[in-house]
Amino acid sequence: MLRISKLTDYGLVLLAHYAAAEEQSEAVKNAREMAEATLLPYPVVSKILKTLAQEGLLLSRRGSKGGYSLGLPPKEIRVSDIIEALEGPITLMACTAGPGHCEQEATCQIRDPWIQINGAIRETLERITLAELVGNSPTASSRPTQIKQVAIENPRDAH
Amino acid sequence: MLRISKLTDYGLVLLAHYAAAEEQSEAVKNAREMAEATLLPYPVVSKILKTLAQEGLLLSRRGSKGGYSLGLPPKEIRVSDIIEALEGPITLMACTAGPGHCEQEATCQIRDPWIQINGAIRETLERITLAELVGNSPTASSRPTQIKQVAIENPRDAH
DNA sequence: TATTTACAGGACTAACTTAGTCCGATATAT
DNA sequence: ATATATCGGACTAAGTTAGTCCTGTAAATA
Repeated sequence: MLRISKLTDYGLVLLAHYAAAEEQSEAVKNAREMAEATLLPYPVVSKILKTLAQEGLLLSRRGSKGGYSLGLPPKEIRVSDIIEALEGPITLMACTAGPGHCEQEATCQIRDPWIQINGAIRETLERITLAELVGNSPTASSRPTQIKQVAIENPRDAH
Repeated sequence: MLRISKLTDYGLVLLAHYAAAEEQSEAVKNAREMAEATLLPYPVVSKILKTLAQEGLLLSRRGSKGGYSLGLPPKEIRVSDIIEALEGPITLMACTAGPGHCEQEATCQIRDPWIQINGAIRETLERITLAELVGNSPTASSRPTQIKQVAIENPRDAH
């Protein structure tokens, strides 16, 4: 089904809430508040926010009145960053993550084009930011965001 | 990690072999031959080929001297068709597969853009065919295949 | 300084999905 | 007839993911 994990999905939703909160100068929200806002279980929210903070997408503040806030402006957080933070490198098959992942590496006929497909998908996810996701990018449309189609071209013709 | 399943990966490799075999007018190959050629276990190969035949990507022929051959010319088999045949609709999250998959559907802030991202990825996979995968498309380069980058645009500016 | 609040960092369990096997039935060529 | 292959499905084992829980540490407040 070519899917991202539920945790990653939740992470996207949580970050979208932080982006919205930031606009209203209520930048710091703790895990409990976020759990209430999203109707997700607190332990799950807490776990995800911890990871996002580790990866620098959120800033954390301990102690009373603590919580999390966005680590970067929404325009500088790409969807690819979020996915990578929560589930590692974006790669459709193990072999494209690097050498040594596949016994067929030596004889595989389709590895090169596969790496290209992979790259095209990664680029698609790099090109949309959290700001666009919540519909507040000055460069992108209000909504729905329109993503241009992808072309496969001969390198000789490219750019 | 945003990955496709191993079975789908195998399916791609198997179809690539069929595409190569077709060029040499050895169109029909049975599951045992394919297992040997790919070094994959026979039962696994058999299972995958059955599914691909069900979905019309392969033609099957029973009995002695039977086997499988491509159901369509390699140029008409898209990578997206292969993935969909083996693991269902291409969709990063359940909610984009249709209504009723997510309890947050009513309140979700990011569903629309997400559907667009999804579409962009699907299009990327629709645009590359089996012929290009094995490096024999007349329209695509020899190798490596180059896939143009994706742009997110305002619908007003589009097309 | 004591207390409360909230994140940090793990270990852990249960549920689910995927990979892989196996078997009896059916169709085809010789 | 017999041998060869696919068909269709059930089944098992392995791996992954989702979700919980607990102990420690940092910060604010009174």
